[in-house]
Amino acid sequence: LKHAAEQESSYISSSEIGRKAGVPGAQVRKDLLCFKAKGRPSVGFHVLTLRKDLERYLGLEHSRSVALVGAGNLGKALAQFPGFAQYGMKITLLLDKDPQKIGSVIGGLEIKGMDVLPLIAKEKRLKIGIITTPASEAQLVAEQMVAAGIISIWNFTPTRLSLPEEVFIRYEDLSAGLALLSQKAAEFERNHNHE
Amino acid sequence: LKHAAEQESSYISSSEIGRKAGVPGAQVRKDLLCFKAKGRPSVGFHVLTLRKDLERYLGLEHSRSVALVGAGNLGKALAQFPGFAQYGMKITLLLDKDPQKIGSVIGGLEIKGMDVLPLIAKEKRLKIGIITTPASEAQLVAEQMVAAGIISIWNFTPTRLSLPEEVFIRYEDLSAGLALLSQKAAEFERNHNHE
DNA sequence: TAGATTGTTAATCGATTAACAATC
DNA sequence: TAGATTGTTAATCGATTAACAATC
Repeated sequence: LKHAAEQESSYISSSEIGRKAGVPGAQVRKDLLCFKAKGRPSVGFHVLTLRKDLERYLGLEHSRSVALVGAGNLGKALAQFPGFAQYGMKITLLLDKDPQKIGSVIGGLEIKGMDVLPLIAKEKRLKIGIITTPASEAQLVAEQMVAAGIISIWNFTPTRLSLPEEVFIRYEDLSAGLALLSQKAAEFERNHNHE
Repeated sequence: LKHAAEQESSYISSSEIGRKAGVPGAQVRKDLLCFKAKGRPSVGFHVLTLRKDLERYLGLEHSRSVALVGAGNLGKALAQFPGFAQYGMKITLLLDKDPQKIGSVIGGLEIKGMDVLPLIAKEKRLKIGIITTPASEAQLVAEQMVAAGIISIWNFTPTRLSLPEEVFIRYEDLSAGLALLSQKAAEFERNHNHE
């Protein structure tokens, strides 16, 4: 969005944004209302101002440290996901329960044991945690995160977490994705054979 | 769900399932309606039957081959994701545009160029595709997949795809996850400093 | 018969979209 | 003034939840 907008003109309309993002203009305007972005009727939104406001709203002004628990394949891949840098995030704490993994280094970061979570999370004021453990560990890990001051959790496990409601949870259930993909493919084949 | 259910008893109620999955019983019953699962009032659902029906519905009876395009970090990690095996899926085609990557082997699978997609996809009757390319490539890759007979796409890119409506698309937008996580953390800090 | 749980309809909720007066 | 686009309200839609007669 920024990319495209910046070069062309200093103002952009909500429907223009919408077209590029694949949503109707009304939705864009509603979303921008979240942080009270002001547009000028018949002109649009000032691109640079909008971008600044959006960055402030998303908290992208200063870099943010993140704790990741569960240094399996998925955990390792995420640790290297370039999106983090884009959003000013950096995984600074990489934890695992498995004593075999503790001590080894991934992407310049040493895997530590769960016991250091409370200390380091508070010291670095970590607010964001990522869970890539087996499903059975997720609830416990989440509770430990919350106890350590984390208030925003990205859960890659199929486990539904029960946590205080002020904690934000984003579920990223890859298994659900697989199930759906498989179901749609199966459905397609059923329809195809019946004809 | 299966795990817990199988051992205990031969019947299970919708609210029992719901409790374990973290959703109300009514929702479970409604979901089970998708494949016309029959329960017995005052008894519940026959566990083994339910499981069989669910497996058939999800298309888990026989193994399914999958094509993955974009052999970056995320692609590599996904290729090793244990969930695939659980859902009877196997990535059998690993493609990338980058000539540098073509030929190298990941998890016993050779990275091939995009040109082989039509041939192999049709030969193996691939129905499921995964896109882990840069966002700018996604639309093109998706179109090539559809042309090659794929009808179910898992898109890890933030790009909204425009494809024939019979094609199923599941978006797994990790950037959106990051943005949300960051926004919630920023919001929390704003609230905290204002008090 | 009494108790439990289904299958399904109606009510609720939130999110998306349409529409349009206000205004640049 | 005429044309364009906002900000916001109302309509629509789909998904979730509540409720309850039917039934084992």
